[in-house]
Amino acid sequence: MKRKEDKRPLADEIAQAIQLGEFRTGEWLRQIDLEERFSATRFDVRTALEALVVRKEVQHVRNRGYKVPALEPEMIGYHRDVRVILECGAVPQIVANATAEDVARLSALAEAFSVAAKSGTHMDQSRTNREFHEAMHALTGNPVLVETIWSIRDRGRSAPFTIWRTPDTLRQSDEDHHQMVRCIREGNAAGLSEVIESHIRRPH
Amino acid sequence: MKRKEDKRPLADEIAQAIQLGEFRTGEWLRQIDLEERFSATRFDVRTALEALVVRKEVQHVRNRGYKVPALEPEMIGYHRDVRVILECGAVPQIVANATAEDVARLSALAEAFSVAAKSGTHMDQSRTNREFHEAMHALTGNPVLVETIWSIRDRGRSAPFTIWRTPDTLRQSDEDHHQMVRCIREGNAAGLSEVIESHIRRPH
DNA sequence: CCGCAATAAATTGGCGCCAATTATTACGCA
DNA sequence: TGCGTAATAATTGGCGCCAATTTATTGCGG
Repeated sequence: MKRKEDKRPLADEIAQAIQLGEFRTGEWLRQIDLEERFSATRFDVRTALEALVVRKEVQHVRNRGYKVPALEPEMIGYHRDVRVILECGAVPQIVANATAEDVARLSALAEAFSVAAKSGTHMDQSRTNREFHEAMHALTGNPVLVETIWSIRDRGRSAPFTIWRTPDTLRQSDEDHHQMVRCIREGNAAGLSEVIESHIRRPH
Repeated sequence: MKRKEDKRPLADEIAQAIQLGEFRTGEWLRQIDLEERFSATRFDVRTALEALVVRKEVQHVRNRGYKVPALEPEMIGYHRDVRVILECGAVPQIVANATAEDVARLSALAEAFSVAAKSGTHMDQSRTNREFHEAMHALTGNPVLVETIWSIRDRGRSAPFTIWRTPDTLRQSDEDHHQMVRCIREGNAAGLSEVIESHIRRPH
C-alpha cells in the first residue's frame, strides 16, 4: 500500500489497463478496487484519476465516481479526423528524416506485428502495434507532435478495442504497416499519407 | 476562502492569469499568494496547479513548487510546427462550412482586433485576438480539433507575450486576420493555409 | 567589511479522517 | 406477491494538520 517516489506513473498504469481493455467501456472505476489492484493509497488513486480526467481518458460524475468514458459515434469521428490531420501532418518530417537503419528498424517492428497478428495474444498485438507507430512517429524528431498524437489516440481507445481483433481487420492493419514502411523507404510522402489515412479511417 | 461548487474553473482562472502575462516566465507560483489572490483554499490551489501540470501549462519541481515554464527555443519551434499542422489541417473544414454570416461575424471580429491593435490595452488585444481565432476554429465543427489547437496554443503562450506588442508585428497580425477572412469568403483553401502558416511562423 | 555557518522562518507536500451522498437491502403494507 | 419506504451498508469527496525541505536571517570569526 505504499508508494513513495513513483507517484506519477500510477496514472499511466491505470491508463494502460484501460487501453488493454481490462475495464469495459462505461464501467465504473471503484477507488477501493484500484487501490488494491495497484497497491496504492486511496489518496494516490484519486490523484491519478483526477489527472486522467484532465487528460480526458476517464470521466467523472460527481458523487458517483470515475468511469471509462463511453464516447458516442460522432465523437469517435471527431477523434479520427484529428488523428488524420496530425498523423498525416507528420508525414513530411518522417520521410525527410528517415535513414536506412530507421527503415530497417521499422520493418522489423512491422514484422513483429505480423507475427503477433498471426499467433500472439491481444496484448502482444496491442504492444507491437504501439511500438511500430511509436517508432514511426519518433522519426519526426518533434516530441510535442508525438505526444499530441498519442494523447488523441489514447482518448479514443476505449471503444474500438473490443471490436478490433477480427482476423480480417488485423490482416489489413498488418498489410498497411508494411506498405507504410515501403513508402518511407521510397520517400513517397503522398503515398504514405494515403495509407495512414485509410489505416485510421478503416471501420475498426 | 471558500469555494464550494466551482472548483474546476480555478485551474482555468490561473491559466488565464498566466496567459495575460500576470506572472512572468520562470516565476514561481507561491501557493499562499494564489490562495489569497483567488480566494481559494490551499487544497484547491494545489489541485488546480496539479491539473495545470498535466496540461503542461505549469512546471513542477519537487520540494520547490510550481512555476511558469520557461521553454527553450527549440521547444517553441516544436510547438509552432504542431500549430501549423493543426491549424492548417483545419482549413478544409473551415472553408467548406463557412456561411455568409459566418464570414460577416469573422470580419467583425477581425475589425475588433484592428481597433484594439490601434487604441486598446494589451488585454483588449489579447482578448480580441483570441475571439477571432476561436470563431474561426469553431467553423470546423470539430470540438476535439478546437480543443487540441488551444491546448497547444496555451502551452506556448508564456514566452511570446512579452515581446508581442511591437507596433509592427501587431499591424502585421491585423493584416493577416483580414486576409484570412478574405480567403474564407472566396473559398480559397490554399491561400488560407499559406496565410495561417506565415501568421504562426512570424517571429513574434 | 565580507564570507560562512548555525539558527529561524517560510513553504511545500504526504497522508487520513469523517461527513455527505448514493446504492442496497429489509420490511411492512396494500 | 408486488411496491413503496425506511434502515443499513458502501462509496465518494472535502478538508487540514504536521513533518520534510528549502530559503532567509542572523551572528560570529577572519
